[in-house]
Amino acid sequence: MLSDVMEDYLKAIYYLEREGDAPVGTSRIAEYLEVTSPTVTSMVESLADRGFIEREKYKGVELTDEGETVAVEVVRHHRLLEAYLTEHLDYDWSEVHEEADALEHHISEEFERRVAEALGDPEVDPHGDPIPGADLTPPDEGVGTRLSEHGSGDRVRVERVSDRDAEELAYLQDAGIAPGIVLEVTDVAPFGMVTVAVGDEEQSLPETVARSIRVTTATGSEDRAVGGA
Amino acid sequence: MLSDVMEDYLKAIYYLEREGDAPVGTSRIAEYLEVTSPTVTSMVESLADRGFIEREKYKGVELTDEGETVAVEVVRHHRLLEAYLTEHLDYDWSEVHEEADALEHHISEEFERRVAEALGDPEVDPHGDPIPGADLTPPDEGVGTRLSEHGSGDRVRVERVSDRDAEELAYLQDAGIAPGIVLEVTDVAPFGMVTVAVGDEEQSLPETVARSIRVTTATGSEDRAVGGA
DNA sequence: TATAAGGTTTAGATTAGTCTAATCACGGGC
DNA sequence: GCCCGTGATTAGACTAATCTAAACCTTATA
Ligand SMILES: [Mn+2]
Ligand SMILES: [Mn+2]
Ligand SMILES: [Mn+2]
Ligand SMILES: [Mn+2]
Repeated sequence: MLSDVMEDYLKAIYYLEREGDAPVGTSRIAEYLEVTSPTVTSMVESLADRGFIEREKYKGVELTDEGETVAVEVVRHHRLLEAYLTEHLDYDWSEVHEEADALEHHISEEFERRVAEALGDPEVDPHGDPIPGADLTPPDEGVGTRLSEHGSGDRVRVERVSDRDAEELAYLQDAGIAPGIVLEVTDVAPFGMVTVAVGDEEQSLPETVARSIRVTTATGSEDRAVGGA
Repeated sequence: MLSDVMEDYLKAIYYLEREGDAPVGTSRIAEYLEVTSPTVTSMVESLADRGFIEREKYKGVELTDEGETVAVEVVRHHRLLEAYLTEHLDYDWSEVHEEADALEHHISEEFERRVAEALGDPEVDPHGDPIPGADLTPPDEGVGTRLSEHGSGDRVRVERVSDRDAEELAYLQDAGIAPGIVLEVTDVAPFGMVTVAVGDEEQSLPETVARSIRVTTATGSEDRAVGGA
């Protein structure tokens, strides 16, 4: 009914609405999807015609409820697939994103249902991203704060990491940083470089990485380097 | 690299080469893929240009070695997926074909490898279709004979059923007919209607169905209604 | 408030895959 | 050996998704 390209545009707009200000402009979509601006202009025209987005020329776009539902459905597919691949096919969390991107548009509702059942209806995927429920209510994507906003002495629990960059994920894995892990910020250097203590080890993270890690304040009862999938 | 549409054409030609005489004509491909003849003509031109098929105008096409390898790869994906869906996601054998058709073009080599491993490198899929090995050597698709070629009194072992028609598969399942099952032909009526004994039951099968079931002569040691996945 | 810079849209072209309508080729029957 | 029917191809058109180059808004700033 809706092409996978269109689904990708809606998913992109869903992310961008939550990462920056609304409305979402042409060039942000273009950069995110690695296409040119005129391509985006013509695509958002169709999506607006079909009622999936609200569009104001020269301003940008916003998902309608219908468009948001489509996006949430694709996101549910994506994150269920990521969870399934790690849980049942022994994938590493740094490898699942690409595979899920390729499959998310091609699985049936039946497949979605069975995968969810095999996983016991999980609430988050391996990166800590919330998995929308079968009713497609948009999940809360804004849990906690960015690690980059914290200062020395803060003890925080990792809630979410970004799933887009396999290299970054491999590095975090190596550093022992994953959802559930508790760590302490020991230093914040110029340009936002954050040093954290993870168990006995210290790790330095560039600002771009620290910004993509979402954390909550750790309660006293949690130990450092405990938890995580 | 190669579009999924092109992969579907190569897979179709692979099947048709094995179902009828070579070379494979335009209209047979058109009927199989449910497109029009001119569409096929233009597509086979591209495939010939790219070296995947040998084409003689007004005669038909044949896969080159390269084209055959692509087809076998897609067939491997398809049948591994069918096996995985039945074994690990509790699908019924009548439901897996469509799902596999949608996914076969979109899984990575890594995914293929892991699914094969999870299954223990099976030799056949739930319908008895041979699963090509990772080396992509074309498997023997011509095992046994068609049930429709047998006469009263023949005791045969079911090797393969067609996976294309979900309704037919549901019927066969109900009738207790599946790969591994041994049955006896009790009657062949006009127009090819075949009656068989399966365990204690008798089942009548129209010629079209009997032709799509491949069987081997049962050895004495096998019991009726034993075996099958 | 005029203008320049950035971002957006328009214009026009391209490729893949599909269709319908019309024409063409080949082999069987007379 | 000619004709005709069946099947194949050609011709021309369409949609979806993309691009480059050029023109166009909007807004911030001088
Ligand atoms: Mn995608
Ligand atoms: Mn994720
Ligand atoms: Mn297919
Ligand atoms: Mn099969």
